[in-house]
Formats: sequence, structure tokens, C-alpha cells
Amino acid sequence: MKNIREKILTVATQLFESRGIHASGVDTIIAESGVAKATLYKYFPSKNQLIIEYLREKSNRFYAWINEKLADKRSDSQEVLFELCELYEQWITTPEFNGLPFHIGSVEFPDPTHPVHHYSIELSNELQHYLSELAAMAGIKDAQTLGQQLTIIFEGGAMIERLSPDSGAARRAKNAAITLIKASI
Amino acid sequence: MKNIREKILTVATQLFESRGIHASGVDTIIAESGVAKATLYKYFPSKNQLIIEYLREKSNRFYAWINEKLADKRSDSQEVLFELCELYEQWITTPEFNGLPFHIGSVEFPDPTHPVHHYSIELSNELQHYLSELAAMAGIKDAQTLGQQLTIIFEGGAMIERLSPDSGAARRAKNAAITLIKASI
DNA sequence: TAACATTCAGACAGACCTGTTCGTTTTTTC
DNA sequence: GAAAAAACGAACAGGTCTGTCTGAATGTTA
Repeated sequence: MKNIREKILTVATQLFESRGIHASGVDTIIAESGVAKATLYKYFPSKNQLIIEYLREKSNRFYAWINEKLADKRSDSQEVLFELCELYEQWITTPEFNGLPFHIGSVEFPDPTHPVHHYSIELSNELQHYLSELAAMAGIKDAQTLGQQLTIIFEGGAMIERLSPDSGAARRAKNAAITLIKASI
Repeated sequence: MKNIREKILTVATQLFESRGIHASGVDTIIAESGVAKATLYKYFPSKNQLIIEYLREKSNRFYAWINEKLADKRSDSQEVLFELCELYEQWITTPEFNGLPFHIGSVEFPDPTHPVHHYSIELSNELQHYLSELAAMAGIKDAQTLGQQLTIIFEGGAMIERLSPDSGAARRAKNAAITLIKASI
């Protein structure tokens, strides 16, 4: 087996999201992934680092997915914002969605000086930056404001969609985002 | 000392919100509140129950505060929605605000069958119900939708305001809520 | 097949976890 | 001021936590 690291990360991801980070011990992670403890600690120097790699991986996958989906709509910079809302709804309504990882990171490690918390904030800021950038390219006047407001709706919608999957939160969050976009054009 | 229960709950609240729930052991809680362990377990039969009482207490305080503040505006049912937005901004920008407690509960206990998770969902639903009710009294046509959309914005804004306190999230969340309200009148 | 690198299972350390059970001391009540 | 109730400190049980270390087994390369 060559992709031991990947295997560990996959198992850790599943455990972190189904049981929580603190509730997922290293012993459980190695047992589920069929790996020796020393091997895990060879690929990840500490559990904190494993958590951070989990956050990074999830974030990378999200941006890779959404950038690919948006690639052919980049020309029409207005339409790209509305397409973004549709993709957002798709993203959080897939059965694999288990909440935003950096929400888990920031809540389970509330201490601002903790590396996991710090990186979680970084990821939230990155999302705001990404959305503001899209708004700016769409010619929105106060792109900073719309970008953060979309972030607020997307994060809130993700939270509630996860808590109450059949309450229509994803669709309503999308519609709220669309309303805001139209109001700021 | 008569209010031992209150003392324990206060200390537990501070610890839960500054270190996280799993990271706050019963030993720490009793040490900080100067109480014997058996006493804590007399007032709270388990740590789970203590967590749930923490969630309940925080929720009660919120509704008591906001209902009192809104009491004199109940006559003008339209204005009450806008006043609500102002109060929301106030609530999450006070220095004592440390995020929505039921977010902590639902994230730290992701298992839907866990009592803490279950109660956290209940509190989120209660918020939606409360906001939908206000919208209905204001004569909003689709009060259910606006209620949930306000919930999404309020929860998302609370999350981001906590992560990045000086980014203007609270004000922008408020403005986004106002925009949505106006659009649905 | 021989030499080398990797991974294995499992024990170990030292600390922390929730919850129970002791007598002993303090506080309340009459 | 005496009887009753409550809270105290401290130990205990049984378990889990992260991280380190060992020698044996496995896999890779030449």
C-alpha cells in the first residue's frame, strides 16, 4: 500500500465529522485505518497537524470543485454570482456534506492561540476573500460588503442545513443570497 | 451559600465557552467554583445534564432580554422586525458574546442521538419558530421562509462575528436581514 | 537471495476523564 | 445550643487520552 497517508486522512475525516474531533482518539483512527500508531505519527507529527491537514484537504477539494464548475461561466461576470448560489445549494445538500470543517475546528478549539482555531479563522477569511473577489469581478460596487454577506448566509445556511436537513434551509439560503445580490447590483 | 447551583452553572458556562465542552473536565469546574464533586453531582446528575442546563439557561436569558426590549414595540408589527435586527446586532457585539451556545452543543456532539445534540437542534428550531412568528405577526406573506432566512443570517453572522470580531460582520448581517425583510414585505 | 527500508502489533508513560463513596466539617434550623 | 442537613476534601474505580519505544514481520530493491 502506497497511499497510507491518504487512507489515514480519509478515516480521520469520517471520524472527525461523525463523532467530533475530541471524541476521535488516535487509537480509534489507527484501528479503523488498519495502520500502526508509529506510522500515523510518521506521516503526521501530531494530532493537531492531522486535524489541520484534514481542514486543508477539505478546503482544497471545495475550491477545486467550485472553480471547475464556474470555469465556463467566468466570461459573464454577473451570471457567475447566480451560478455560485446554485452550486452552493448543491454542495451543502449532497449526502456527503457534514457541515463546514472550519466550523468544527473553531468550535472544538475556541482558544484563539490554538493552531487549529487559528487556521479555521484563516479558512473562513479565505472564503470571504474568495466571494468578495467574485463580487468585485461582477462589478458590484461594495464588493467587500456583499462578499461578507454571502459568507454569512452560506455559513449560516450550512449550519442549519446540517442541523435540520429537511427544512429547506439550503434552498432558502440560496434565495436569500440571490435577493442580496440583486439588491446590490 | 444558597446559590451553589447558580455558581456551578456560571463557572461551567465560562469554561465551556472559553475552552470548549470536552476540554472542560468536571474536576476543573469544581476547582474553579470551589465546590465538592459530590455537590455538583447532587445538583446535576451528569455532565450531560449540566451541559443541557447551560444551553437552557443561555437560551432563556436571550428570550427574556429580547422580549423585554421588544415589549413596547409590539403594537407596530412592521417596526418590530427592524427593531429586532438592531437588537440582534447589539446582542452579538457585546463583549460577553461567545458564539451561539447551541452551535457549540451541536458541533461538539455531532451524534444526532446524543441528548446534547438533540437539544441543540431543538433550540435552533425554536429560534426559527420565534422569528417566523414575529414575521407572521408583521403580516409577512411567507413568514416561514423569512423566519428561516433571518435565522440563517443571524446564526451565520454570529459565527463570523465571533471568528472575526472586527470585520463588521454584525452590522452587515443586520443590513442583510433588513434587505431581506424589505424585499418580502 | 541478500540487504535495506517500511510497517506491524503491542506495551508503556503520565496525564486526564466521569462518576461513586467515604468519613469529617461546616452550615442551617428549631 | 443541640439536632439535622448539607457540603467538604480526598481517595477510588475503570477507562481514555497523546505520544514514544521496542522487536518482529513484511515489503522493496538490487
